[in-house]
Amino acid sequence: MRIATWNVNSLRKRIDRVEAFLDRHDVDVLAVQETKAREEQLPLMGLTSRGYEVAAAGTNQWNGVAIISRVGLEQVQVGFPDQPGWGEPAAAESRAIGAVCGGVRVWSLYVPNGRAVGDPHYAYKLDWLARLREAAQAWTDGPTALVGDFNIAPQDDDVFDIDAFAGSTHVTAPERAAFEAFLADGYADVVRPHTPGPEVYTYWDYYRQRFERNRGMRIDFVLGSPPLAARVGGAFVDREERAGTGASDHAPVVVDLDD
DNA sequence: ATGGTTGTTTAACAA
Repeated sequence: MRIATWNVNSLRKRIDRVEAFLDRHDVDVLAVQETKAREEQLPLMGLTSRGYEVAAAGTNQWNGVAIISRVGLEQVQVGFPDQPGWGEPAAAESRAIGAVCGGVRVWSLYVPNGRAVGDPHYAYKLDWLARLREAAQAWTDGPTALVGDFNIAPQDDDVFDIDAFAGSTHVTAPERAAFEAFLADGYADVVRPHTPGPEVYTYWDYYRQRFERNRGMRIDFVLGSPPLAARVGGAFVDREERAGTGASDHAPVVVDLDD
């Protein structure tokens, strides 16, 4: 089974690329982030004609997550208990959706950006991550994949110039500690072993030809519970998807699971 | 160099 995660930066704007990506790599489950669409706005025809089901969450122009699966889409859950806003109307704008696809519990996550250290959104980001961790601790016994845009660069080599990020979000100690907490609980970054070395990024800002100069960040991850990690046979970043006009600012990350 | 680009609810915006 092949699963993937991709911050598409608008599913409506990117639907042709999404369909081409699914075809090109024969993807079974695709978790997408920043769909920027209400559920009724989703372009589904090309997906359903390919045999995919779609479950989506999120209603505003910035967030929004979805799971696109052709191996089943069961036990769909929007958000997780104790998430800020859980049970409130705001939960409809959740940045998390989970489902069981082909026997694997997949969570498509869009971790809050944080905006700036000291901003209320930064505190919200850390709180959100703590709530996710709490919930995710209950999912380690089965095959679980926490995938998506974490908006955290865990290591200095995960940004193009660590000195340029002094005082910025994505690289602060509390954010990195929040990321490491998932690893401490038994989740593994299943992509890094297959994509070694520095300058392996998943995101390049649209500004200033950052992609062409490979000035990027590694902030999109697939974290696997022990039973899932044991099945990973390979992984790659589809860097070419970021090239050319009409690309998202993120590249897809693809992981292969043994049956 | 506080710039630059892209998205959508086109903004005293968010990423």
